[in-house]
Amino acid sequence: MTIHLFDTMAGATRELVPLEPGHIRIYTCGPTVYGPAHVGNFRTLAASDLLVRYLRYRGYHVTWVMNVTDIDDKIIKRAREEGISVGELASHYELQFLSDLDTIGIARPDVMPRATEHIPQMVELIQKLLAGGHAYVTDDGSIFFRISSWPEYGRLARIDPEGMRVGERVQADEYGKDDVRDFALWKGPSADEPSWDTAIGRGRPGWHIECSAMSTTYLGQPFDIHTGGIDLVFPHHEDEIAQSEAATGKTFVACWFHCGFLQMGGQKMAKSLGNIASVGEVLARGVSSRALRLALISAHYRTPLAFGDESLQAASSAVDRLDALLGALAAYRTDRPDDASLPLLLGATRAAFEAALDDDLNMSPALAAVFDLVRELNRRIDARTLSAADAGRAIAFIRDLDRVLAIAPAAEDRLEPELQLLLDERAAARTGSDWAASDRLRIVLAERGILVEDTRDGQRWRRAE
RNA sequence: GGCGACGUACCCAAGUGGUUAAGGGGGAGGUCUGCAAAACCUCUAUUCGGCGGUUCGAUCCCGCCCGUCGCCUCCA
Repeated sequence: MTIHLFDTMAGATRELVPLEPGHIRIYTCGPTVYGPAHVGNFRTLAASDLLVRYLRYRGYHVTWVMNVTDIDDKIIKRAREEGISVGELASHYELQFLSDLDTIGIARPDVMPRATEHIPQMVELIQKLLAGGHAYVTDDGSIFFRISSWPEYGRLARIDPEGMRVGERVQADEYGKDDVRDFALWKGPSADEPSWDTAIGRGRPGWHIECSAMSTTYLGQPFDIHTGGIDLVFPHHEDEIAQSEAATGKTFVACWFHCGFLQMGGQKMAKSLGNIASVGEVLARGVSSRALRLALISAHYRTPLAFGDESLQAASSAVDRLDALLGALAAYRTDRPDDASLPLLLGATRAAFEAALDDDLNMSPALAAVFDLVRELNRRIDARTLSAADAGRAIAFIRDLDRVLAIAPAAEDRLEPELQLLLDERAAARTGSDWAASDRLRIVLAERGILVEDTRDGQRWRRAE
């Protein structure tokens, strides 16, 4: 089987054929670091992470680049409001962003280029556009892309430039445009804004140009997959294509991967609607980070996904179920021969898991395969048909699939010595059928955040989250 | 107005032109168990927004209608 992905440009699901055999290059539109990102933002990043993880699981070498937009109108405005420098504000929220990525189990991209550190690359691209007649300079020193010079404009979003509805607002930096639909490549200098002295004059970059410049700097052109939220299709990605292809004459990206919205209250989660939740807020409500991750990846990435207390609760329960199984397998002790049918079960699970994810990362059936396995393994634990070695094989198998899912608990979790003493004390009490002491110690441990369960394999503990 | 997505049980959410319509959560009953928890078993959509059409047969294909959401403007 080969991996198939939906490509927005083609409007269809296609086989993923690496431009370079065995190597896949991916660029993801990252955060604008002017405030805390919300979990809707992270849904898209989690989908991109899932893509990267699955490709690696499948044996591909993946180079993943995600930009950090550390200069733009919103950052400047916010920094001014808070009375700090643009650099201070941006680095503060960049750190928070990285921390949130770790929390959700999103792998760190291989490269996270900052816009402000790639001004020369952007300038070079803009120079090519000017030379090719695709861009023009206005009186205030701004430079715009001339949409009329690029007949392909609108292909990704399936928009006819002639039919574009023109916005009501006219911003200061848009004065002087030849056509209202043209977009800024470079913004002329303003006294109270950061600016750079460059070969194309003093100023600062527009938004779209950074992604064109930084993606191809690190991944070349064309590269395999460009990911982002569905709302970036237009105009952001359309503009990236226009810039990159007009400047070089080469195809920009082979496959466009767009993630659907996270919805809260039946609507897109968005700052403007106010229906947002940050990672910190979700965790503060007592939801584990692994449950949050599962909630974000539990549906197919292109469909709208309902988010809220109910989805978080469901994800928490599902994670607990997985934890309970792993705990039971780890504690499992019995003296009997290997279960001859276990390899078949694991093989069938892997086949179903991979078939689902090969099909445009179809998570629902992939998770169904995992939870079918959970039930079947619990049955075999109850029936005592596994050998102790089988239990170890099952754990290793689940952890192998978890390279993609990243929802399983940390592998080696050792109890603190003083808590282990309490647990040992309780085991001794139970051997002597001292139920009162047993119950008391269970409560004491619970107060320390350790939930103890008694099984025929002895005591089993897990951390309350 | 233009373009697009979607409407499956109490909630979330897969899926297929005809076999038992996944899985998770929740609920009800049961088994096991010193208790608790976990786990397991049974039940919880004769039905897939509505109306027509194509077909031997449609939830799945086509048309219309209703409803929801999104993009066209910063936006994951």
